[in-house]
Amino acid sequence: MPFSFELLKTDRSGARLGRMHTPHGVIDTPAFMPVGTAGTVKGLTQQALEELGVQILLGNTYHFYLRPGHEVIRGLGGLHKFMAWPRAILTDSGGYQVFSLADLRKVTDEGVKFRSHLDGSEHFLTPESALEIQTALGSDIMMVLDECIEHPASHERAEKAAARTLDWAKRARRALAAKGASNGGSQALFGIVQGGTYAGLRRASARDIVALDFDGYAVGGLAVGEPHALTCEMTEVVAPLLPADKPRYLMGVGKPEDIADYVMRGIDMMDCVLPTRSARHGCLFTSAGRVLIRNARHANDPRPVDEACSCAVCGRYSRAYLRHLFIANEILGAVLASHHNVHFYLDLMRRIRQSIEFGDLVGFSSELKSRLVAGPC
RNA sequence: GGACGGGUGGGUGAGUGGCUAAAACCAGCAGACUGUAAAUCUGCCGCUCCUUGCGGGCUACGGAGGUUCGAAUCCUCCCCCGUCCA
Repeated sequence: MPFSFELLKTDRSGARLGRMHTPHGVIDTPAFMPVGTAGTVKGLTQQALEELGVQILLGNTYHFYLRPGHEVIRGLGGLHKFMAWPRAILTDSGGYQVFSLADLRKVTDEGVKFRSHLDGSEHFLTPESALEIQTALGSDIMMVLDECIEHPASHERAEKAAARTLDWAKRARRALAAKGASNGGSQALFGIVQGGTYAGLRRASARDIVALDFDGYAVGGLAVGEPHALTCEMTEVVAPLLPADKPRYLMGVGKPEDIADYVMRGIDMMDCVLPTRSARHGCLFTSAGRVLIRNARHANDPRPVDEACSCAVCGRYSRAYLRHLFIANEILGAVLASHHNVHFYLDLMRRIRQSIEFGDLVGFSSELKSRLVAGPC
């Protein structure tokens, strides 16, 4: 079954309710994709992810290429089979590593030369090879290689990165066309809009990328340190220029209290390491704000992390026990916290979708924000 | 009884005349985290005062004296602990 997107409803705020179809299942949008960079959402088993209702995971081209190697994964029947994940997978292209591994890479018009963070060896990633790797992995959604830049960045730098991203998108498009039949069209390919925090560049980038006709469109290069208002502003500039009948993916966001803001600007998909990384660091998201579980105030607290939460962790364990696990540096602490946080995000998305359906996302969002910023609990 | 070795801030432990309120690590307290080089990183961690500053005062390296402009560091005595010998 080829990739497709159904737009079910757009509410007054601009929020969209939709459904994405992939060879590995349906994804209700707006959707949150937990990040499983190296073939695992850290701390959670695939079984747990399925039970939590995760419909799509994110994996990373660069990381799989380095380890275990995309040919190894191809040989084992593709990424889904390799990591025993029957549902959908989106693979990021390595564009984010251009940003996060800035000290270990050199960007040229041709591609990105990386020095492996694992063993120092040199590797060259191009739009073509990024696509080839993702083809080998067999992900449901592939991302074109892009140049994600830091914030703040000059207009000149942002312009150059956007131009390069456009050129790379064209090359990726061509490479996919050349593959044509061998791919069978079962893997979708998304283009990525860049342009830093410059509205003009963003608009131009959006038009150029849309002209290449991708299966979906991502807004990249945001949430790299700029204020939330600016992230919103850029999203607001770009989203209306993207075709309504294609999914829109805001890459790398966001904080729980910010997600509805993106949805109201027409975003259908998001991914973020925040729920899992914060969990491992002892920061738990709750309906009343963040809980830093290592804090001494929880030492004798028999209550669950979030009394309003329906997850398995809150149904069973106390704050005191969770704190103990973290203080004692026990792995289970990270596991339970990750479970809770991913549940929190998925539950949040369910509520957001429900609110769109009922037409009261604005009210839901403002109520949510006031609760989440209420302070520590 | 004798011979060595040793007693440092909550713990381990560096420091052998001034740059030492005393390294480092641990523990403790707080914070950060946004397409994951992150089970990571950052700050605080004797008491006290204020004009909160590379600020002032006080207390501190087993105890008591002493030498010195200045001592955790040198000397004397004492008290503990460890190992070995009687």
